[in-house]
Amino acid sequence: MKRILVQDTLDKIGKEVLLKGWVNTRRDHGKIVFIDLVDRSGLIQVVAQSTIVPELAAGFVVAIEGTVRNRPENMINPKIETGKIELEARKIEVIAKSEVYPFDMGKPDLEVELPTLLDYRGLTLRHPKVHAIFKVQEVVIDSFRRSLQEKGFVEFQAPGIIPAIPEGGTEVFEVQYFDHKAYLSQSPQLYKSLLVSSFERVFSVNQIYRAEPSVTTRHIAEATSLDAEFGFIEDWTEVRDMAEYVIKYVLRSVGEKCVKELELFGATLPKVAERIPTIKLREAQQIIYERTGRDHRQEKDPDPEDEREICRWSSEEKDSELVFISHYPTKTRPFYTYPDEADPEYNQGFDLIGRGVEWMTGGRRIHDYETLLSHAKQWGIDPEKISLYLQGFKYGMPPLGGFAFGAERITMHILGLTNIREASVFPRDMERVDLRLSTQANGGDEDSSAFEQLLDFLNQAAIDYQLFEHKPVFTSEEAAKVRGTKPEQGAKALVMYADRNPIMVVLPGNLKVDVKQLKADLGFKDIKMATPEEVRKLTGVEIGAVPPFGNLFKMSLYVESKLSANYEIAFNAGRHDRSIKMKYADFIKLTKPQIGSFSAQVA
RNA sequence: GGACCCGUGGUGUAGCCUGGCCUAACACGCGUCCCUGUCAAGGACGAGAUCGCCGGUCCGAAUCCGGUCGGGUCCGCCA
Repeated sequence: MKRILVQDTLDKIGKEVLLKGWVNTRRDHGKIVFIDLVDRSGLIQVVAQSTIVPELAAGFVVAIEGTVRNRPENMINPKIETGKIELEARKIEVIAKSEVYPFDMGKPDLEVELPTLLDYRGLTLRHPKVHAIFKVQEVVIDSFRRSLQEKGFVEFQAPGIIPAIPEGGTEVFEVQYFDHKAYLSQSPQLYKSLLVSSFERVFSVNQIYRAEPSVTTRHIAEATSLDAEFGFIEDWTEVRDMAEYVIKYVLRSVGEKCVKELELFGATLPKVAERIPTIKLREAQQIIYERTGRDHRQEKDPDPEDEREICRWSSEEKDSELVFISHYPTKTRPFYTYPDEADPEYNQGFDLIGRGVEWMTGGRRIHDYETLLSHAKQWGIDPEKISLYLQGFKYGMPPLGGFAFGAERITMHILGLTNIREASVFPRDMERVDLRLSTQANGGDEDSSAFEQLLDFLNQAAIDYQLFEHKPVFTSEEAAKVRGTKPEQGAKALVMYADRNPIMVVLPGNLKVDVKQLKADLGFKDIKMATPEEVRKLTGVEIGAVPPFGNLFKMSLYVESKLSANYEIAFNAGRHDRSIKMKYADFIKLTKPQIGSFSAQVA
């Protein structure tokens, strides 16, 4: 039988079907068992006699064959889409088991804190509410595309690596690019403008990177930028109107396609007036002054409280939760922004503010080559560094402008999320790239810390050991000399990659590893020595000073059987100038290594 | 970079201010048993935390103080 989706069971009443999906919850009534089965299309209740139900719990992947039945009148559940029917199971097969979930997934709300939400991203994404966030995001991005395609815009793929920082201010990530420095793109701005000279109207959906050393609820280091740019405009209001068309299109699409998702969050789309109001920055500041007495009339930029206040004003006076602010001081915006003819102190750039924060930024750009060149110089930018960009202008550029939305921000503010990280499937910020960086092994002055870690570990285990201070040593022989031990007593710790996983191999100081034997003995296909850099990264310790405690660095530990010939062993304690001597038996007891035979005489 | 707040079983929280009835509470989850109509199932019983870590004050610390590590919020920054 062919698998069908939960949503397609609705018109299969009385028919035999095969469903596959995850067990969401299981309600056991003794002889009868209810299982809520979910797949990508929805949730359905399965009823089964307990005799045919295998061991099952939330998270299990199952295939269930049975008959779709109408539920008795009094057992209809209006809360779920398939509430009028259920699947009477005939056969339940477990496709994959699941560990017990670390938190409750069966509840309408996922009650976890942000770090837990992100640490278990693979799991939390299964929750309907979390799911809904990314459904909305998909519609945001898709409708952005459609809105522009309808206006004759061409999509292009913006590069992620850029040669130079074209503008000061924003912090960018530097990357090692072969023998040169390059940067991760913080905006496709220059590329999209350049493309106007060949395609007239372009847009892109791409990742942008910002190395701002800040942790806020509305910034992430990697974001999805929705960019558009087009030529042959008469003035900047045409750019604004296009942006207005796009955002209205996007909001309308979300309203139509995400009814359920919005409902889950109790979210409503922002009110938008027939025409989104537009005010100049100075006007906005005047309004704020009159409403609150806060005098920011000379500020170059609205602060977060100003943005919230102007949204309140717009909401109350103009019946619009979205508002454009235009005409920022020319000097505070990038070199390519078009100064206003009437008052060149201010420019034809604008932001779209919604629900108290910036949703979009855009403006008209300078298209005249000579003007652009002189602006670049005034802004302290070397024209050489933006020669590719200038090229488009040198050979004929129509008047142009454009704008950019942040997909995560829009998602966040439509749904009323409090932290933008919730609106990014895999958010990157200063402290996190999938996992908290602080929990990862890292470089730095780890010499002492690996040393201290080791001592802590030994002290906690409450075993006897001797600590030696000595001049720095770098070879097993030297070490044996300064410690007054025999070379074979030295426990030499080598870091290797076995089938790409770091492992630690320990053997007597006078012997070397026989890689062939090691492979054969431990059943690895591929073994190679870690480079000194890799060792430092993995252990925080220089080669030669690595203590034979693989467990401290979360590596599997393999010990050469010949080491057991020593009553006591000695090794460097994470520093070249510190050694530890301890009983072999204690070492084995503490580290519980795998023991094997893989040494060879030093030639 | 600045200010403030938080760290208690697997998860989410109470307790802290006003130290001792804390042998640490509650909800969910988990385990065993009961249950043929539940749908956030229900019932009975049970396991699970030396209260982030280190130090100090005190007869006595989850509770007060200092340090440290981790987390969060607001502000700055965000061309």
